Amino acid sequence: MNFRLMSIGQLAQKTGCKVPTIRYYESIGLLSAPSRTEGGQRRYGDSHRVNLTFICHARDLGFGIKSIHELLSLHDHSATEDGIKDKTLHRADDIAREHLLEVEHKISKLSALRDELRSMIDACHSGETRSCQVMSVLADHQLCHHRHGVEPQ
Amino acid sequence: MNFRLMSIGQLAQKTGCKVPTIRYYESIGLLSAPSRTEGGQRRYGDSHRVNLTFICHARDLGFGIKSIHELLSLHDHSATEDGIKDKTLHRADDIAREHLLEVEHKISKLSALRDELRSMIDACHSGETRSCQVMSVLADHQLCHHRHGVEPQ
DNA sequence: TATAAAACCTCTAGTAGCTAGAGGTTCAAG
DNA sequence: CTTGAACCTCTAGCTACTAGAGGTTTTATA
Repeated sequence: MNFRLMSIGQLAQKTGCKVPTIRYYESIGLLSAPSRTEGGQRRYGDSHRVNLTFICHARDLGFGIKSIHELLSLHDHSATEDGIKDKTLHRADDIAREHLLEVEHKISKLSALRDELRSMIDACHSGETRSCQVMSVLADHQLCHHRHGVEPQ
Repeated sequence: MNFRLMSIGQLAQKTGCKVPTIRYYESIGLLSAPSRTEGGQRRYGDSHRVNLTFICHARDLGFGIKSIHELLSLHDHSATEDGIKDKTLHRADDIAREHLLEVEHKISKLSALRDELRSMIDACHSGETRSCQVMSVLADHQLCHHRHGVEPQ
């Protein structure tokens, strides 16, 4: 079933990954180099499509290139050696957990930020004083409702 | 009160901004160039401290450099020309609103992601099948519970 | 006043994860 | 056989810094 080889453009279409991005992934060793035509153009088989789909999906879920590297090598090992399948799955699980923690952390930081922005903006339109708080809040950390790092003095 | 000039290290301490970052902000024109000693070292006055505090605070709230550039020029205008204070505040308000939208967008994307990661991880430990879903979900978008861009075909 | 250490200086390159453009070649359809 | 789309490599650019090399200035102490 590997008869039909794909050009890079066709692979891009099938995976939803952009052409320069595919070349980039090859350049950093994330996607293996495909065969070439006599003229030097890339021709991909089905295994490339599967791997690239994996990569794009993981990227879309926010995994970093390093993590994907590791996930891919787990993938390859688990495909070839049955004995270590359990370890593989545990490691994959760990990577996903780490990533989940990062995501949760980002969410909580952004939520605090959102609240702060909202209260800054709300102050522009509430009641008698028509003065906008945005500038003064930014100029003076003391006016903040949340703690977020900047503590001058 | 501008008697005591600060070294870059002292300014860093007072603002919570790192020394190389201060030099970086100067290099991109975000913070104005300070006076120098005969030996060529930077010496900052109080206005620099105020401006840098503003910058650091805005960065910490996630504003981009471009937005801060604009906010700073609004700041300067509003300090010099009273007539345009209203416009200034409106524009500051707009920038904050735009930023709020971005933040809200990021939060909703990350939340979907978090749910997906959680369900992937949960599948590793629930019930009879001890097989971890992490790898197979990544390999096959169809197994996803959420829509997030990658739609192969 | 001499010395030594801490802080400062400039410059270049690196980080993540691509994207854009220049300038040239190959492929596939008609 | 021609044409135009798709391909090729290479370099540079994006955000917002950070790290390091190699050298100079300042400041505190003896």
